[in-house]
Amino acid sequence: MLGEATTSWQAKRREGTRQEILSAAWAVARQHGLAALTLREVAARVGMRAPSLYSHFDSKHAIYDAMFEQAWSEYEELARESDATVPAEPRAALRYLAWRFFDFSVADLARHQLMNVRTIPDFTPSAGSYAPAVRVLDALHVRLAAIGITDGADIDLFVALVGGLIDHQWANDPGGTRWARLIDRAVDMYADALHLPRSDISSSDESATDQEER
Amino acid sequence: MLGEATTSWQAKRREGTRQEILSAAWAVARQHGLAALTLREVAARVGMRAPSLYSHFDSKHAIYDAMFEQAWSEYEELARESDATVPAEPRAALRYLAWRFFDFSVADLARHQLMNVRTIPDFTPSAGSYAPAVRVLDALHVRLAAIGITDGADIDLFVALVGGLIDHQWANDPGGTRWARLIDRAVDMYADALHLPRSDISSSDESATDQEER
DNA sequence: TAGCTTCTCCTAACACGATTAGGAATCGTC
DNA sequence: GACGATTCCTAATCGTGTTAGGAGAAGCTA
Repeated sequence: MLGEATTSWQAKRREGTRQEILSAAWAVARQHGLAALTLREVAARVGMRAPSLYSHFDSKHAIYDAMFEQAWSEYEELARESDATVPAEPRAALRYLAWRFFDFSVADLARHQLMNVRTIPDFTPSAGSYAPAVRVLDALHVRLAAIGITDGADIDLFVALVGGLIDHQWANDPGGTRWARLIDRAVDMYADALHLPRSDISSSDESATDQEER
Repeated sequence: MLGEATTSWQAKRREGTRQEILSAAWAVARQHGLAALTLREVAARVGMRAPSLYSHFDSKHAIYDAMFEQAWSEYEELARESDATVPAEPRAALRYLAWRFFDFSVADLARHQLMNVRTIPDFTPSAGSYAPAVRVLDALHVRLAAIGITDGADIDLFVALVGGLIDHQWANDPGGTRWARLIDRAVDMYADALHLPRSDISSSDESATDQEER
């Protein structure tokens, strides 16, 4: 009955196979599509049969749930890492934030669908899995506040703007750059609307830090 | 072997049950969600068993396909009807177009998902069903051209902007107005970026034609 | 009217999903 | 060395979309 009966290395091993399963699930999702993921295939990739997965996850949705959390944690990590690199100048910062999320979202369809599109019928992330997503959004609030953007409506508009570009990039030109090209313009448009100070010095400063040849 | 063996009233009756099936499908989709639609339930609503639907549709996807076409045709019709009401002044016209599509999309989740979100695994609309959507987009091009917006990138930006607002309205505040409130601002922001002439007369002209109390 | 074809519906059945029940092997711990 | 938990298995259930094959009605042709 006691939960602590398992030794620590047992727990570690258990966690290991859990990760193996998740990793297999990601592979399947990327290959066949997020919604086409089947327990049989995931199980096969880790050398199991489908029912055995239930020793590690309560249900298929629980797997999606864990993937959801992983995806947002992944972005949270990336954001944290690159946080020091965010330019100080407001407009450059906005561009940076927009590009960061855009690139991340556009790099992996399955991940993007899981994070931002309700692709899976009936699936709603649990509160726990939602936590990283909330933290990311909180961090964005802080970032934007540093620029002077604190109004909720302004933030919503920024989010919708970038999100719209991502969705349309995936929907209408997957793998291309048709909507990516619009990001800088979109951000400037937004910055103008918010009367952010213009950086008159030059248009090619640190904003081009980790954006290659677009 | 000849297809014309059926009389015209037979064809009419056949078309009738086809519509009945589609109408039942919409009802199920609206009630249980688009993806949760099952052939058994649709069939039950029209007094049939699931396999009998195959006399009228090749597959479940064919039903989705017909629904997709209906949805876009519906919007096309609405757009055509209200076309005469589109204000002449550029900014008012943009607001009008944005609101028109926003309201339509926000009125019906299942319809919106089918039209604009890839919710159904493996489902891709056929070329035929896509036609109304293409016509709608063409009509938008014409409309925008009348305002002086002809650059493809500009159009893409407008579409992404409005689409982003709709998606976020559904995702984060379904039934609310949190993102709806942003539309006018978003459109103005866009119009400013395109250097559209400002309507200095007053801010409450015909743009409020069929928008009630928002 | 008889015979035929065609159309539309049916019941059975299949394949393949997720999931549950129940058992065998493994492996620490007493 | 026996116990108990853990982790895997096979077998079976249930709900999907879909196919096979047949029954009955209704039209057209003689």
